[in-house]
Amino acid sequence: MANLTSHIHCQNCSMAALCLPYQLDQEGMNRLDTIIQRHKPLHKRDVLVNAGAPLKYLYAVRSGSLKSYTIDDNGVEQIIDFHLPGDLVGFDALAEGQHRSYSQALETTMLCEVPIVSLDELVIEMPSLRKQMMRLMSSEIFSSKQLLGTLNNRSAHQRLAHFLVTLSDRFKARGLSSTSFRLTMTRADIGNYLGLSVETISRILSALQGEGVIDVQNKLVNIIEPARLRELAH
Amino acid sequence: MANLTSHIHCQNCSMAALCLPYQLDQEGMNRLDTIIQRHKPLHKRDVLVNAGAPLKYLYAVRSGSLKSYTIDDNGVEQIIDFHLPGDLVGFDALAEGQHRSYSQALETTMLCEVPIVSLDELVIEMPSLRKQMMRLMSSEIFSSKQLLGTLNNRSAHQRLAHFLVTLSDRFKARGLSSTSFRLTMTRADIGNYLGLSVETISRILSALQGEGVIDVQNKLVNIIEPARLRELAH
DNA sequence: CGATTGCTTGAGCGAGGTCAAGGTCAGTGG
DNA sequence: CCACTGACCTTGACCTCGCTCAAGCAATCG
Repeated sequence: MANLTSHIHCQNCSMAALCLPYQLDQEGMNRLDTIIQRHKPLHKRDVLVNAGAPLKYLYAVRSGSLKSYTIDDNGVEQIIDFHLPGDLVGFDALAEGQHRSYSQALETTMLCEVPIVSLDELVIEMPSLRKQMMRLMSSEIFSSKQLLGTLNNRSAHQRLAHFLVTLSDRFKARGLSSTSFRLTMTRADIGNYLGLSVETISRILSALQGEGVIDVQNKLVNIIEPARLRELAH
Repeated sequence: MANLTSHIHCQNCSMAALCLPYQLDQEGMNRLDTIIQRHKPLHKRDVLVNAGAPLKYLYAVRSGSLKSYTIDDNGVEQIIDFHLPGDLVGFDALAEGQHRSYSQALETTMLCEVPIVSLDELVIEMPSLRKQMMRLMSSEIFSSKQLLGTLNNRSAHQRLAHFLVTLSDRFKARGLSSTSFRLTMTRADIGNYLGLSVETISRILSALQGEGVIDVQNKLVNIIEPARLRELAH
């Protein structure tokens, strides 16, 4: 039994509302808790899952962050997602029963590990858990399609502004500051994700700082004019 | 009871393997059949679902095709998907219980209509149906994230080549010709989807024809050198 | 404390967007 | 059946945004 310390229980987890336990009653949470295991902490650059590996667990991010990426035919990394606390990692693996992307920690990261077989059983008996699974997957479908459209037809400035706004919103949903946060990914990661070069990312961050919209100190971002930034994202 | 004519049964549907009935036994298919209704045929430009409308049905495309799109803050249409026979429309609505995008027929289109409430009930009792739902959603998550990455870092030529290859593969999976098909969407639709201008789409199609890779006559596409086209997509 | 990785800034260039004009096709009504 | 109309497509000319190449600086890590 891995759940010996209190801080690993869903009840006490500040991410519960974004994660699997959403709208579960006390008993439901307890049942979920019994199958959830703690994963050993990842260090920066540790790889959580490899593409092609059989799907054994779904992972929930407790703290820290990860990037998911594929390696294309030319051996080039292609980042498809950044995961923050409360996010689940592994949905893309459900179809084939094996992971289709790599997931790597961007910093020290704590995870909950949910065995797929146990989850499958629980899902049968708990309609609200099933509903939340569907909800999370459906959201992911919409947001990635939305993003696709959004990025496709937008300038570099708009893309980066959009990226920052989205991050800001996600931090807010997690009870963290929406105006002041750390970029745990590198400029190259952002560029890769947004389809822009490192140089462009750097230049635009400088430009946004010059305009007084944000303040950037290395990894630290301060959004000075959130409304203005949101406008720039359109 | 809408299932009076034989051709609307899942058993006889050539798209069954791509659709909800996949890996269902005889009894499972029968049960699914009892809840599935036939939707009246859509004509070109008919709108099937509006963004914001409550989710009542999941739709399966029997024949024809649709595009799904959102309208952004500037009132601009942003195409996020094209649906071919066997595809399901409405997954993005499961999260919120209401549709998040518009879906419009690109040509005369026949649909099966699956009431969500009945589907929910069936899913509880039929593990393989649940599995297939998850599989379809998971695939959609992966493919849209994959596409995001793919398009982002690729040239206009590569994007369009990729688009044609993907269409070709999808037609093949549906038992149709992978080398000769009709583009039911306009050049503007393709451009919107790929983040390119109409002019660029037109120019590149002409260029590909000039190189002898494909032959284009209006909406009709003939892929002359599939391998070469696939190379160009990388 | 050096070495490596990550970030910034500048200069030049090319892919793809915009604007413009003309051509083609499908649907409609006479 | 044909003429008309509006939507759709193609091609050309020009210009701009963002990429590439290059060089130097800053931060992090062993």
